[in-house]
Amino acid sequence: MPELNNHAEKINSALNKNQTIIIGCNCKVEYSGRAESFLDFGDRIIMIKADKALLVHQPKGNAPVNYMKPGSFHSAKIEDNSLILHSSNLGLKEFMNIFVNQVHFINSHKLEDGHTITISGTEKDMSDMIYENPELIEPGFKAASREEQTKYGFIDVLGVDKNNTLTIIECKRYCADLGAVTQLRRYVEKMQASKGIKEIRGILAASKITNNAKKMLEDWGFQFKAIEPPKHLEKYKKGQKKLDNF
Amino acid sequence: MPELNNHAEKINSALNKNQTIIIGCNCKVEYSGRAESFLDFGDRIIMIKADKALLVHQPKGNAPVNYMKPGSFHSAKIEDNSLILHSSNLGLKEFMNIFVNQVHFINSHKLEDGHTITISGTEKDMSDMIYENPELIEPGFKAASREEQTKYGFIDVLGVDKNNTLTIIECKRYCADLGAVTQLRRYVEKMQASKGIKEIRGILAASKITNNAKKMLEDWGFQFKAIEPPKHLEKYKKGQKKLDNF
DNA sequence: GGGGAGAGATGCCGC
DNA sequence: GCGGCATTTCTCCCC
Repeated sequence: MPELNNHAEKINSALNKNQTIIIGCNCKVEYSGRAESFLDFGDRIIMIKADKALLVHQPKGNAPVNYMKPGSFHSAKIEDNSLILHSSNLGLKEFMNIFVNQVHFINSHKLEDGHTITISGTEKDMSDMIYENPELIEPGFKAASREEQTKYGFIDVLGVDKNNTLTIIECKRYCADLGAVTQLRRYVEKMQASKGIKEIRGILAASKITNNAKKMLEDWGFQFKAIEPPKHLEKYKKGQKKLDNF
Repeated sequence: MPELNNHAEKINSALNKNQTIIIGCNCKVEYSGRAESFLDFGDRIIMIKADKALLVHQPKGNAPVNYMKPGSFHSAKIEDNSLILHSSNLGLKEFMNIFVNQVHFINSHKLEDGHTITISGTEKDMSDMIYENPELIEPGFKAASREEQTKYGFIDVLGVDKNNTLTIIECKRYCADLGAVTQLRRYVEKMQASKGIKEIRGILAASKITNNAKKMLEDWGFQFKAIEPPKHLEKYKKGQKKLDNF
């Protein structure tokens, strides 16, 4: 089939040129590596990026259904009159075969992109905000120097309350769950052991908290403080055009 | 610019037909929702799926740099002589603007895919294996009925050892970390409280464990058992062609 | 829909 | 590279 050969050549040529490749096709996918998977024939989008990451997307859902990590090796071949994409990552011991039944379209292009994304509203932004405005936690709360954080683990905010009691704050940008409580508990216990202090307060700062987490938190004598993560990029702080012009 | 109008019409038409759309272009992206983000101009792939999920991919990396969840609303317009993709999800209060400088290629196609992926080697496969072969944990270990799991929480495997001591097993398919230990600890404490039994064993079953997690595990009197998750799809169990023919 | 937990999680940063 | 941990996590399952 000259058409199939054409597709294979196009793909291999684009791979050589480090182009990003898009294949709309009907295919089935086999994967073996950290786990094993099988996906029977259906219409999908295959994307191979310049860094040799490979993604297989179904027509629904956010996440790729199958993928190979950046740095994998790919090649297109014709076997038994059908197009096959072999993909392997020897270092990670991962392998993939994509059997292509029908090609809807193929595109490849050299993509140039030197920019990285700027994100605001992360957990880090939350803890920064608390360091700058400690009274957000409660009146009289004082945040300690940032260097203290690393000495006793990845504590988001360390400080003292108005009674000079050592206080550990764990921030969550999302609705705090049981895991967030055990994380806070772990820090408090670690700090109690290393400092030899029994009375250490623990505060979970998040926009919301689940009922079960709230209960466990209170059972352990900790507290919840409702705080929203700040969401303002420098761009917008400087009075430029707002994003919400819809 | 008639060409831009052409692109916009093509995109809006494909959106109406629930096609999956691929746009290779130079663009900048603004997002506002759970967080805020800004990404300056660069070459990217934009994918809009049949379920109205939107992904923006840079030429490197596994994950999309920006995205909108399934069920969002998209429309292409020409504003100030340039192509703009507006995207919004009113329910989730999420908004995105994509400013397209240059279009490298556009493709759209109606994708039909009725299959779901089959995966082997998950944590569930691990706990199933232990239920079927409890001696993998230790001689004399007996797994209780599966129904017991739900009654006292999401316990992977519940059983008794050769001395008839209640034993909780937490499985991890990956290298067990501190979170895995606190999870096991939470289950043991919950079970101790609800059953009024003090002596309950906790075993963490995983392929590996970090040094710190091992230490914390032992500090709490729990144990580690090295177990690999099983990786054999039914397809391969039945003696069919192996995937590792490379 | 909320809550809990896994994921072939991924990715970042720190030691 | 290991380790700890956030993620616009996403996704599934169960109540």
